[in-house]
Amino acid sequence: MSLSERQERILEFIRAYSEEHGFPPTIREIGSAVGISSTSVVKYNLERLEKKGKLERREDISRGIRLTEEQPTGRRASASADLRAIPKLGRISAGEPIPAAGQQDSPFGDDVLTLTEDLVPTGADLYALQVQGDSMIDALVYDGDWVIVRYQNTAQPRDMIVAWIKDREETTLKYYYPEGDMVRLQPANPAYQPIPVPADQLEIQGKVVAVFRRLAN
Amino acid sequence: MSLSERQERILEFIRAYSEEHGFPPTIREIGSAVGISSTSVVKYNLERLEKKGKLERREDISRGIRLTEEQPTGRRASASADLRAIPKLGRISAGEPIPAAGQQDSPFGDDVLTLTEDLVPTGADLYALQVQGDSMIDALVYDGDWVIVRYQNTAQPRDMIVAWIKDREETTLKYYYPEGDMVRLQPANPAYQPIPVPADQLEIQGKVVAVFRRLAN
DNA sequence: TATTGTAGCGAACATGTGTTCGTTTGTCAA
DNA sequence: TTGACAAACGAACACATGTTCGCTACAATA
Repeated sequence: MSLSERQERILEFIRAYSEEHGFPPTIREIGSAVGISSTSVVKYNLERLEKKGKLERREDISRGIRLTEEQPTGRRASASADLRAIPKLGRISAGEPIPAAGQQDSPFGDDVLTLTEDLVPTGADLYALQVQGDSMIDALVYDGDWVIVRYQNTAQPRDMIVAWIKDREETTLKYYYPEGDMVRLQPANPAYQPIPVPADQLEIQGKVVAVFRRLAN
Repeated sequence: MSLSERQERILEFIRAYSEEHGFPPTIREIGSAVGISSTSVVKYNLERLEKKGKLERREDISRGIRLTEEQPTGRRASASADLRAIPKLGRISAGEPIPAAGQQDSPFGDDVLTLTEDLVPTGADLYALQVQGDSMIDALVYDGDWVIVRYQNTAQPRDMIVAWIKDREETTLKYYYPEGDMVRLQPANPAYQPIPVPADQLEIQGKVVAVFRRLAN
């Protein structure tokens, strides 16, 4: 299943040519670059390469060649990783309310946090907030951290949620402990007191699904 | 010098099509996608776009279109974000030594953690380790977290480092406190004792520059 | 020895695809 | 009103480019 020397060169040429021009080469261009006089031989080799999974072709389409994702090159993540652009919606602790789900269609300004799909729940409606203050320090979240939040209106007990307290008009990051018709918002820092809130004064804005922290250099 | 609505759509289509297929569309494909019946009109608009510096064309070459580098679009994290593929080198706590810098050229398996350039120090030689155990819990790092580490052989006091303890043949994540010809490896959890190590028995493997935690769903 | 499969060649063919050209419509300034 | 120009249309046209086909040359097998 290994490649002949010629096939290696073909692959390499396609790669270089695409890089340089922004579009793939024709069969004839490949031929003359690799030293094949007959277009049919190039086609033959392309078919082999396709079978070996090195590239994909679209029949009858000029320059219809696409290289399959290259792992080996390594380190430089191929520009193709599936990305999620997560809008940065500001800071959290004492804050303005967060726009409702969906509302954040076009977060103007390029303020997005981009993560690969595999790092966050798929298909979810996400946003990012930068943490202010240390009230969640025991939950391993500290001032400056970014929390990735999934929009949802409900939560399970012990979830770390973004809560909007209506009468106080503020948003906060806390653990969620429903207790009858009250909800206890529990900080994760013993230095802070739990906040009891009437259930009807609380609006769950989402649940923290990931945390990212950049340390000083 | 602004673009007509049609031209915007043409650009966007070329971008999307190229992304999807790996090669640019033909004039006719552009036409039918944007609602232009005549190939000459597409050509006309492509010429305009070329004059405005939005793309480059190669005459007489099928699909000879290349989009000019896009700055302004910004926000579009999609294909344009600069990515860093950070090799996952395993777990840390009791572990094998970490291969020396550069040695990790081809991290087999697609085990890389991909982050955008702006989230990590630029140009640095990075790797990722998954934390095992809770000895760094006070440093807001817990079991399961991923730490992004920059290769370096030295460290400043109080840095969170990855240390290889020669005589114990193990790797560990600790705070670094040099004290004369000894080094105190300080866990960030009071439940654990600091580890004193002779300076010559310690090899600094890198410094933690970022932390990523994915919470349970 | 006959057979099969891989590689390669070159000519012919059939589309794929960009370009040219004659026209039309509408706006703006002379 | 007339002329210049941007935008658009559609039909030809002409070359760009992938595919097919008949043939060799070899090596491995049956």
